[in-house]
Amino acid sequence: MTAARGPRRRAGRRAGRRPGAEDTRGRILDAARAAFGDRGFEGATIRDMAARAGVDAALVHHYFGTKQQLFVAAMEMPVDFAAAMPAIAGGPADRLGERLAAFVLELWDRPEVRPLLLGVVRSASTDPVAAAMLRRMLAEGPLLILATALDRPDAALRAALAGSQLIGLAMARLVVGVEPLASADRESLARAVGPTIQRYLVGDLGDVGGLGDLEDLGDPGDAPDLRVGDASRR
Amino acid sequence: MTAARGPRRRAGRRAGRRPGAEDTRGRILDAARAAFGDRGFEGATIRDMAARAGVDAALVHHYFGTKQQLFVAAMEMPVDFAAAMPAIAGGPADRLGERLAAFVLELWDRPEVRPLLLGVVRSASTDPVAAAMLRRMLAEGPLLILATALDRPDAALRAALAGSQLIGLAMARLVVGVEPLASADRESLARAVGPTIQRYLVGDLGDVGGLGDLEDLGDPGDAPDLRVGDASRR
DNA sequence: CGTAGAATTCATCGTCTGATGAATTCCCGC
DNA sequence: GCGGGAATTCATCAGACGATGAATTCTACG
Repeated sequence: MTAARGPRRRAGRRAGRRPGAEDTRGRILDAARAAFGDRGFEGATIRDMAARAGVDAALVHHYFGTKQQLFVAAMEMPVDFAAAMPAIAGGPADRLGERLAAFVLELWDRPEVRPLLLGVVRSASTDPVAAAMLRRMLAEGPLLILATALDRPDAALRAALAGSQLIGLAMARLVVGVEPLASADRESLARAVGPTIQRYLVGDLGDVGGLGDLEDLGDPGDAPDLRVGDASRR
Repeated sequence: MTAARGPRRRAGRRAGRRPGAEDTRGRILDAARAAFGDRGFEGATIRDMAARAGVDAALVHHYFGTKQQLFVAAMEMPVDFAAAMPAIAGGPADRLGERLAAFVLELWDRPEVRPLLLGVVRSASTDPVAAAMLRRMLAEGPLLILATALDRPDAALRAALAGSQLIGLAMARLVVGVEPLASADRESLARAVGPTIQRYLVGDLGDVGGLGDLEDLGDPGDAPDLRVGDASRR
């Protein structure tokens, strides 16, 4: 009962490759998303993710290298915005903001999206890589595409303003849990927030002096051939 | 060169009380604010704050106890909102939102306020105590007072909505650094965001079905004697 | 002068963290 | 049936981190 077994061995599952094929890599990714979503980049620990996935911590590194690389891998957005664009851009033009808000709110409630959103937002406060992700989501993502397609001046500013309202909503509703926003239903919220997005995207922003100098982001001809409401391409 | 000096001694400044009176406590608080503002609650380290204040790490604990207590002590807001309220509430009623936005934006630029804001916002993503602070700032702070004083239904919802836009602005402009918001001047931003706040506070929120059930927060008679635009009391 | 108490530092402790390298076991192609 | 490569775990390392308790020095009060 003492020792002296040929190979070294201790407790729990013994070393070596496990039988069967149980998509361990995917389970680790899911665990990582959950952990990053719960505690942010710094707060989440690799040991905890490994435990959630029922796996040794070293395996996490084996698959994904460093923690930062794992974060990038885990936070890759599985959302095809281009596919949703027509449904948003179509319909009465004066309620575009409301449709966008409703779309985003529904997106956030999807179980495969929420951890990603929470992970990125929670981490963006302290981790530069996550901050860059969030910045890109706002400054180059679907909001800018939409704002650009609407063909009004100051597209970048409009996208950023709309984005700021959406980040704020995510923070208040999902991260910090401000009532009554946290327990409000999506439809009511979309009606309340919609006009804000609407105005940011197509409305009057006041005398935009000193703001409008958008230094031609990207060359013209970059995305301008996007026809909003047309799903037939791509 | 070995040892055997009477009292133990090593390097740097020797132990014992320092002469003179140089408000060490205050320097530690400032260092803590800077550190929390830069890296959030989890990211900031007591050793770093001590170094910034030119002081041993144990002294920080001596003065403030645990890290969490230090955080609470450091993030205490030195802003008298009640004093600023009349200037915001006074003036043309249809630009109340813009004045509030301008006030807040100016507040955030004050060197004694910015680290506090950044500290709370950065930490709220992961630390429950900080989250509670932020929640209270939004759900019980000046926004609610103002919304309540305006005497429209759904005051709590209105305050929370306005708060969400302001958090989002802080995140985008100060934390994540989304352009062109980050380098925009305050006046233009206030003009762009003002109407949003305005509508949230006094405008039409759409058919607020299922949202308006604000369960009488606080008893009536709590703050209702606040006369907006009247600075003469208190 | 002398002493109590406050301010300050020193020296650790225990714990957790990300990361690495070697060992072990399974699967698949030959 | 055997051998190489992939999957998995074990055992550690080195570096932080928060916290604590004792030692030292200064100030203030008697």
